[in-house]
Amino acid sequence: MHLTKGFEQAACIVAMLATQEKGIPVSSGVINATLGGSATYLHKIMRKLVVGGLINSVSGNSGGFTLAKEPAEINLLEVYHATEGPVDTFPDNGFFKRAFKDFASLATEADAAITNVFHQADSRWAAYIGSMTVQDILWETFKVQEIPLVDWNEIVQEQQNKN
Amino acid sequence: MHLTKGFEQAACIVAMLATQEKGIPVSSGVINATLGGSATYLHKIMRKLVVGGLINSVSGNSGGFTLAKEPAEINLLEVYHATEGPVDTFPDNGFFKRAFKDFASLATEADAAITNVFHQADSRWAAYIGSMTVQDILWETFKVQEIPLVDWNEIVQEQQNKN
DNA sequence: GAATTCGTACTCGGATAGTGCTTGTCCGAGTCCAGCCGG
DNA sequence: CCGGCTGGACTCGGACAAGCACTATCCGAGTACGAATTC
Repeated sequence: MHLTKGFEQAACIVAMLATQEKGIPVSSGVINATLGGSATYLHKIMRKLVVGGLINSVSGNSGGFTLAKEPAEINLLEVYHATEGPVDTFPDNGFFKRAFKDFASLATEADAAITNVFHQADSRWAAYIGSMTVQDILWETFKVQEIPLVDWNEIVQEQQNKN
Repeated sequence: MHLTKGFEQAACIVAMLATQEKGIPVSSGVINATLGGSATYLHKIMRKLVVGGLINSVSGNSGGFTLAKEPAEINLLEVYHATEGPVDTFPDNGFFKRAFKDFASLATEADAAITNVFHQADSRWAAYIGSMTVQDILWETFKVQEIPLVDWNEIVQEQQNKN
């Protein structure tokens, strides 16, 4: 039971955009240079985040992506939903229904029992993830209330000038 | 983030063995006839459960598998561990470390922050799963304290005689 | 000053690896049972 | 008649390899926007 690599990238992207100076979009090229990996796969992730309402895209020259909401208003569950869909760990293939179908006709009850357990467990998982905002993560990282802002475009540019 | 099909089968197998009359092993052939699916894949699952100490195997004629512990002493987390390994949803591919490596050298802190969040969420998920025993599931199913026992071997035999 | 061209950046679709789950096949090892054999 | 041996039948155990689904990656064409160019 692993989250996808794409989710980790998505979370990282949101964290980057949260430390980006207000009003300046970060291009996907800059994000790709920072994170590494596939540029085109990154585009798919960005698209999901846009559709999910977490980030905005700006077309045209010196365009890119900006955070759609305040870091305090974005939690990790939203990132999860945007990239991976609903939280549903138990794949009901109907094994219980099939096994207990001739057992006092309790197939439905058995299936409901196990399904409910995992539904409850998922709720607890999702609730915790949902209580953690991007701001919380950054506070934990920087140890200060004031999150420092930078322009990632410049950082990448400086990097590339060195080489 | 889905559990594997194999896990659902494993849980179902344990439930079957928990309703099996004491002392009589259930053969893998009978289990396969009840659950359907691949017989060979079933063997692998059974093996994992044996290695995990959840069930015992009996060789020889009229052999099979029996529950190694009381239903009240087997929880779903054990089934999970036996079939899927440790609970670890967040795949740390080091994107955070890479992204924040030139950001006030807080790469480790950022990585630890996000990793910790998911570790906490996983703990809550695992704790709930771990608090649910096979007995609880069966109580929920049968609505009675006394779990009815049957001999699955006979049930399958009767089924096959019909056809 | 208005239309055209051009470059940058996002958008979309499909094609191609890579990984892990699922399934199938084969042979070996352990156990039980029935029947044979010798006493 | 009785005990032990022996072969067959049944079961689990483990090593391979093939199929499949999903993730991840790559490639190319299309669209929108702003800026420079041109008339």
